[in-house]
Amino acid sequence: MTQLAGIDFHAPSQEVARQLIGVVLLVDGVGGRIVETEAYDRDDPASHSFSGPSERNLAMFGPPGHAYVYRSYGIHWCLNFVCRDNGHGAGVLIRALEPLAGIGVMRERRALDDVRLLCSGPGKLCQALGVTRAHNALPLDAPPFALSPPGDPVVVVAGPRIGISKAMDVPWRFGLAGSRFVSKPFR
DNA sequence: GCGGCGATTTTCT
DNA sequence: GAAAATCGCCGCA
Repeated sequence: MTQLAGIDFHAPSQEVARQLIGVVLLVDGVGGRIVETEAYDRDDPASHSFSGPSERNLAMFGPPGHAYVYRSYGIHWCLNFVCRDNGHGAGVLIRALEPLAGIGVMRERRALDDVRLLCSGPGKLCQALGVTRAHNALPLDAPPFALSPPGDPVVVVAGPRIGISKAMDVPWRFGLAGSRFVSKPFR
């Protein structure tokens, strides 16, 4: 698989991260429009793949267009899309989306009413969509995943990544311009 | 509206 | 044994 929702997952992670903004992501019919992503690459000290393959990050070195799910701070799950050529070890972290489908289900899972806060962060997003370790290494072109291209033209903004302690100078965080559903505003 | 801190578990040194 | 691609609660302004 190379093309999905108009995106070439063999491209560098920064490019894929930019292209993913505006794409609609559904997991078992629940999801919405991706409004925030971050790129991680093999030659990137902040990336899980920086030190080579391991038990946790193995999916990052698998085929592009698949999911990489890991446990964050022992509490949350975080969802990545694997990209670049097979074996390169690059991925895109899905950080936030604008809820469109299955909002009632998301509210139940998050025990929260405010639509704006349902998916405004990588951990929140996985809780709302029901993403867990069970989704690790699954292909994105088959159920429970579903991707569809943006309906409208998209304006993308970029900035430094969030929550890391290395390579904080590279602007590899991407967002939908003006979106109120991002985890933190862009400036 | 902001900044500080604890929770919890996997991973790597 | 420390650190981690986070979150939500608390105190204070």
